[in-house]
Amino acid sequence: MAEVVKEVNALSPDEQRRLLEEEYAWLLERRRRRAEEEKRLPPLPAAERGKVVTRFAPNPDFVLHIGNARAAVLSYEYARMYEGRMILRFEDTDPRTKQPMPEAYELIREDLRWLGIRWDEEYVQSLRMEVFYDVARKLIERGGAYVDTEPPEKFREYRDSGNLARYPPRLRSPEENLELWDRMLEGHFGEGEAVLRVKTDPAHPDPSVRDWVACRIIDTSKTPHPIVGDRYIVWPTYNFAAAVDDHLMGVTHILRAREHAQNTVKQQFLYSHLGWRYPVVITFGRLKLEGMIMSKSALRRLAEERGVRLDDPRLATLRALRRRGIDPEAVRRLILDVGVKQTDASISYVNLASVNRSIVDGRARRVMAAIDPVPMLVEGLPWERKEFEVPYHPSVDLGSRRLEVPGPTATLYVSRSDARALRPGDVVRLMEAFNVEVVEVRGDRVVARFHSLSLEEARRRGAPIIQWVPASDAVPVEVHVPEGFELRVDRGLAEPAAAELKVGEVVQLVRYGFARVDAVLRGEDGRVEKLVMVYAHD
RNA sequence: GCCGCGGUAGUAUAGCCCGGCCAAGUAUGCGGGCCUUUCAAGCCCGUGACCCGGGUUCAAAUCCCGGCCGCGGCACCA
Repeated sequence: MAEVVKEVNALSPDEQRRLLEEEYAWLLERRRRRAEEEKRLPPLPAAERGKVVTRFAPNPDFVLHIGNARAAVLSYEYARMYEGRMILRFEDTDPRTKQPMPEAYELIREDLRWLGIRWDEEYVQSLRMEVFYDVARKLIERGGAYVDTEPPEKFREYRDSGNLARYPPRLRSPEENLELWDRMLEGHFGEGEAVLRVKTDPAHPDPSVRDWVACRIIDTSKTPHPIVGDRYIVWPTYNFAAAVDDHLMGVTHILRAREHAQNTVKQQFLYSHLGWRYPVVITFGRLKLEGMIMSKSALRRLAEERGVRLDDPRLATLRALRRRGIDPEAVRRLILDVGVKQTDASISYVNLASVNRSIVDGRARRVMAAIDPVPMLVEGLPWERKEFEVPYHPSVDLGSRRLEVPGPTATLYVSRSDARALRPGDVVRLMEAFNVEVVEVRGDRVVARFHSLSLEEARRRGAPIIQWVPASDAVPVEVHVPEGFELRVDRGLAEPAAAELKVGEVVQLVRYGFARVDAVLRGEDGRVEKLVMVYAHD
């Protein structure tokens, strides 16, 4: 075996490829087949082409993070796979404990568009209150719900002692309940004084399922809703609103995270009262980025109390990933790769980086920068002035730029980490340009002498190849590198062509890593004074 | 505590429903090599896993039972 490996390794890549194609085509074929299979999501149960309706139903209390994106991407991909429709529905029926964030509606739309998700219909639940009231009334008429005017402790007492079937409010007639319901709507009750409960199995093994609350009173004069203000005081709970809307909107398949699994059970009671058919539910686990804060409330606290921006690159929000130079396609691929298992998935950033690299590599221009720059004085250059034309990418045609080096002496900059490794007598190649021999290394300064021009010469001597920056027109650059919850800032000088970079572009700083241009700061004369970048990955 | 859902290499995932083709596939990571004006990409080789214990069976990652561990729910939150 080892010999065979040696033999194959001795061949050039072209020869290897040819051999593979000619003699072992079946191997390639098998590999191709597998690669195709892996991209696909498992089929959706009971799905008919053209009839699938999915929904993504976020609470607009914060922007989306990668965990939320899982539900969004899966809902969208399945709808697309079956040529169906996807609905975006804002679930903002709690103006008290989960106060919606007024900007979040639009920020979430932005996040979704960034992910490449297009929805066919959009609803805001706080604008559909009358719809919920109508269904509630119908439910009461059918004897499927009752108004409970007892204090919560009383209810719990009956529920937990197995006497729920004999709970007095539960025994009320639909007529009585309708009357109480109207009183609720009219404002006769204050917060906590009355709720509407759905009748379930009073002996259900899960106590939380027993006669769950469909509507409660929220005093919106104290906590107004950002969209409808204090117009309503009776508010549907999540379970009621979501269940009603899923039916009314014709949702056929619900893709929901595991924390909602119990809710399916609750909602089914409502459906059976109303004679509705419950959609197919697919439950999946949580998706988190290793070592990153994923809890919405914790993120929100950071934003509100510590003034952390919603797109701070240390966060796991979608806009933070975008700012780091992560392509939406990478997020999508990762989510599809993780699939719909019920187990939680904890993805490492390295993994996301790898997917992103494969997307971004072919279109990221290569730019040289000296991080923590150290001047290198080069003497004995056999020219007055010389230009090197350097392509922006080693194998893809992304254009090129010129680098100018004066003579017979010139000052350049190299990275400190490279300078530190230099010893007098070493020959080193300045990438894409020429070779120098180190004369002396003294503290913050390297003196070198022109050695030769050709790459072959550098190869022959096993000279290291390092990136460099001409001293004139070098562009100061600052790279923000998230490290856990810290943010390291690397400072350096980039080659003059970096002044042409546009905000949002992802480039590869040669031998350093991929980074996204976050800001281009200009002086009064329009010259670029500084480039701020955010580090993506190596 | 009660209810529910899970446990395949460091991570993620395929296989489990319909037991044998699985001495377990893939991606990423890690180690080595080739290639290459980048420590990027590409190519080759290697590394590494069926939670534990019983049972059923000619045969179990796959079925059954028990245990352990993890996660979720137990709100007038979503």
